[in-house]
Amino acid sequence: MKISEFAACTGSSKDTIRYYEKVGILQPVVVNKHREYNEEHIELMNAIRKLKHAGFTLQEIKLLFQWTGHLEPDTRLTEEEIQSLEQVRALFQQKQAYMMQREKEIQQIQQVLLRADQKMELLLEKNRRDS
Amino acid sequence: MKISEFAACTGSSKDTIRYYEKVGILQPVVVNKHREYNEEHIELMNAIRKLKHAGFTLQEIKLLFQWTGHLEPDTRLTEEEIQSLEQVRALFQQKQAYMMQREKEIQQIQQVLLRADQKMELLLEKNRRDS
DNA sequence: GTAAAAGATGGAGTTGACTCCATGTCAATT
DNA sequence: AATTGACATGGAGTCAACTCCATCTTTTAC
Repeated sequence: MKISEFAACTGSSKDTIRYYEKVGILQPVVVNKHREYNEEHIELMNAIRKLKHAGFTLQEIKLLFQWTGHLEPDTRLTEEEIQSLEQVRALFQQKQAYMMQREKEIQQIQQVLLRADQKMELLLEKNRRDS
Repeated sequence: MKISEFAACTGSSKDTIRYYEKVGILQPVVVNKHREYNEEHIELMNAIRKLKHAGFTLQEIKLLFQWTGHLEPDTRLTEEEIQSLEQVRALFQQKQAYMMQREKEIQQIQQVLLRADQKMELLLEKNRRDS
């Protein structure tokens, strides 16, 4: 499918899609100077959305895709790549801890919002009754 | 305490603190043209941090604080205020749904990260052994 | 084959959330 | 009283992640 359909079916804008390409996290197939997208790209977009929601930057998403995409388990790495990979691992372990923290926070906030909502509901009820 | 101490003990910068004041979510007591902060302000900063992590914008945080702060349960509301309050409630209900979605996503991503980590670990192991 | 719609490109503009800087004011220390 | 360090203010700058625009090329419908 072409970019307009892809935008419609992923709920993003054409500009965003081209921007993701520029950043390097979404490479379409190019046919006659026109971008083509398929099911896999839709999956990628879903993954990107989730990762963004979880607090990943586009650069971090790029890293993740680079190191987990098409990398065979018996790849021979240079010393530099090993260094880089170790850094990436550390980063993601940090992210894991961060997300666990976040899960807890979300639960706390849901409590707060619930109470706020009850308070507002009560207030509205009263004011509606009085009028 | 003054702004520097407050910054140190909340782990934020003086500029950020002044910025939050400008946005309207953190009002210090002003003594002799100098800002003063106390325990309550620390609590507020913690709440702000959590809300931000959960995806709230500063404007949304402001709304939440406005409607749940110092609002007595028997306040008499104008028609306008009722309108506004209803909108705020709707917003927060949306946010609730959003956060629940996010909780699920975080769990999915943790799976992905775990697998990615295992893959990277294996690769590193192999390359370390081979050298 | 031609006009209109869709797509591509490069670059400027926007938004939210800061961050930095210059200059001026207040406070604490000597 | 004077100096030094902390604080205040207004405005400019930054960064990520878009978003918009003008202009150009390709595709599609007639």
